[in-house]
Amino acid sequence: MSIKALAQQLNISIGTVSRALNGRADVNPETRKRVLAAAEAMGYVANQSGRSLRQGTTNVIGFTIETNVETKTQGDTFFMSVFDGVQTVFARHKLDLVVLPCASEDDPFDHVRRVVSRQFADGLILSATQRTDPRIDFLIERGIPFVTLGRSLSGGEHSWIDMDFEGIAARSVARLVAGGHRRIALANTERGINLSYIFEESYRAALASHGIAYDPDIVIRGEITELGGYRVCDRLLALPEPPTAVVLVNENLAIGFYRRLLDAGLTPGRDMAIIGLRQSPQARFLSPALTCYRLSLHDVGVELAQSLLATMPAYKDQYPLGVVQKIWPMELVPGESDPPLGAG
Amino acid sequence: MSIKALAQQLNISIGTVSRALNGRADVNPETRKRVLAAAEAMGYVANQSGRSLRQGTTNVIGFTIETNVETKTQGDTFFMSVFDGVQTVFARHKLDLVVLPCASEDDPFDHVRRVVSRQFADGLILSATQRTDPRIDFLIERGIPFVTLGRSLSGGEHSWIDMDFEGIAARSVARLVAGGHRRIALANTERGINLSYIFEESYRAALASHGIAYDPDIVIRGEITELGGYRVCDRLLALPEPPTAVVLVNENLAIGFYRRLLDAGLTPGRDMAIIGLRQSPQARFLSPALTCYRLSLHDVGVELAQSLLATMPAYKDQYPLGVVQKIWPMELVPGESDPPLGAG
DNA sequence: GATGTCATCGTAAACGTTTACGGCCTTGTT
DNA sequence: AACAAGGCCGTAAACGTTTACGATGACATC
Repeated sequence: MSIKALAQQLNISIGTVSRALNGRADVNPETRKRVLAAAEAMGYVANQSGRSLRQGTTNVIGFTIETNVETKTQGDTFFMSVFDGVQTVFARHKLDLVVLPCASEDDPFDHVRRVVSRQFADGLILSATQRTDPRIDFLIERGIPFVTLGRSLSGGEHSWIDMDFEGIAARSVARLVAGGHRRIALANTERGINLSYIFEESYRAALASHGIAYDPDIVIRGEITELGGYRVCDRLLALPEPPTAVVLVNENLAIGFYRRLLDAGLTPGRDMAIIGLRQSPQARFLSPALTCYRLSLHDVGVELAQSLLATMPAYKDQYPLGVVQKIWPMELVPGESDPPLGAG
Repeated sequence: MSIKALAQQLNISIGTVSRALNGRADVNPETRKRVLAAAEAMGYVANQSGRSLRQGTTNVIGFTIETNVETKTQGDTFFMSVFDGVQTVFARHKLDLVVLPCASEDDPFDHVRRVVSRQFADGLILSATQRTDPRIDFLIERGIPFVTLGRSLSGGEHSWIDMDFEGIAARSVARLVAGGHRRIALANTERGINLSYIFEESYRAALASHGIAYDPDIVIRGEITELGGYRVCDRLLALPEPPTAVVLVNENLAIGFYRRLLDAGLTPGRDMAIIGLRQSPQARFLSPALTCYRLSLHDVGVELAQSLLATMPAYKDQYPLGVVQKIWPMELVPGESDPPLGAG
């Protein structure tokens, strides 16, 4: 079903058919109606390769994720919510979102380089942002429009959206200190991912602001999975002087963490105060209820999409946002997992 | 960086350059080496649009998912694991996997139709298969190679891979009956998705084979989320004669189900025997340990990819599998959530 | 030396679009 | 009546590939 067949059917030149379909001004309204009707009837849709080749544009936005389940930064439900928000924006512009999973055996940098050189997409959304991320420098050098989900030291002035990790660290520590806790552990993610540094620095700053000394023994980095949470708790309990409270960089950790406490005959909250990160379906039914923070991932997706469009020449007049660097605010959801020391 | 620029650089015709890059036989080994070196040096990669236009092939495989987090979630790492398996196969053939999320506002059929008409991919993997699924008929009619994750009544002879839901239903019921249970509930997913029918029919057949009457009051369909599990338990407990055991169509249900029991002062396992579906990281730390079934999602992904290649003309000689219709075997992982009636 | 074979390479068409350009016809203006 | 303006449309080039076809030259065979 090429445009040629459609044109022959209508006895019109393919040039006119193309103009009619693309809403150009110099075509008789009558003719346009005929063309649109015939296209609809014959189920004609412009071939994307032909169009891309001619205009150098694909009408596709790529969203990279990493599928390494062991070291994953976020899971299916996190990203699906974000995708959903992203699509509500792109749908209005006839842009298609495609997710580009980077396999666990694959290198994220090579992955992006392949995506770019094959000219898959007009713009890119990057996740799992590293502290120094060669993908960012590469995209800037190539002039590819992009936004990252998560900050980075690389690249200087590019758009990103991130969660308010420093706010969370500060508020969590303050809340625990207010509850009488002085020995507050940190369950962090592995180095590499930038949030690991941000979260830990904010935690240290918060401790310092309350006059509490930093103790590296109770800062533990590992996989942010349920099993990872179990292991973190394991290590903390094995210390000569275990902490009385812990701040988690990810709520999935809480699931294993709770279990490890219970296995030791301890009660989450009473015997160890816990503050998680994001309110999520998985952590929702923990008991005692996990104190954590809420945000709308759908809205994050919307903002990601808009920020990306703001960097694309064809859309920046519709989205005059400039460079967006936004720390997403998160709302405290108090639970019963972090009572004052000695309570209960 | 077009092939023309590369050819000029080398003082060779673009035809020869193309043949050299594509490993054709009729090119001097010496020349080929020069071309490959120059391509590497200049960072040349063939433009995908040009190539697709010429050969009518995209070297892309699409994997459709639905992003409605409210009504259905597989485990939090379900799709990531599958993607990872799929990629290990496609990487060997220089095929790129792209995930095509269908937004919650969008219709899955329209979504597939758009994907096809824009000629995004050479082949498709479908998930969330409906009992009668118009997408399947459409793809067959258009002659697009595809595989589905999940069976369907539509389409007749196409390739699919599915989990062994009838085996699980049968074994779960048998196991519970052996434990003395006679009033066994079913927590099922909503109608539409084919597995809802398969699981329920198998459950009914299993009951019948043990001489147990079917009671529609204890078959509950709803969202397969943590919250959905809570609600299912809520309804079961409100019955005049609650069941003594329940079989879950999805392990996420178990998380809310446990919580509802505990909120009622009941003990999962002792007061209500529970058998979940798949062993997953989220359900791993439930206590008592959830009896469930294990499979390798990575391997499912591998098989999906191979089955798809087997239907694609360009690869079917390398994967002479014919039409694959495979019910994936799952291994019982006994827990403590389904003790014999009256035990404990 | 004529002929055939083979390796290697260049030429040009084709894929399906979009769009700059020019041409025709109608309409309006003087 | 002559001319200008503008609406509408056809023509053809261009995007970056791949590939069928033919050309060239080297070499061997008789």
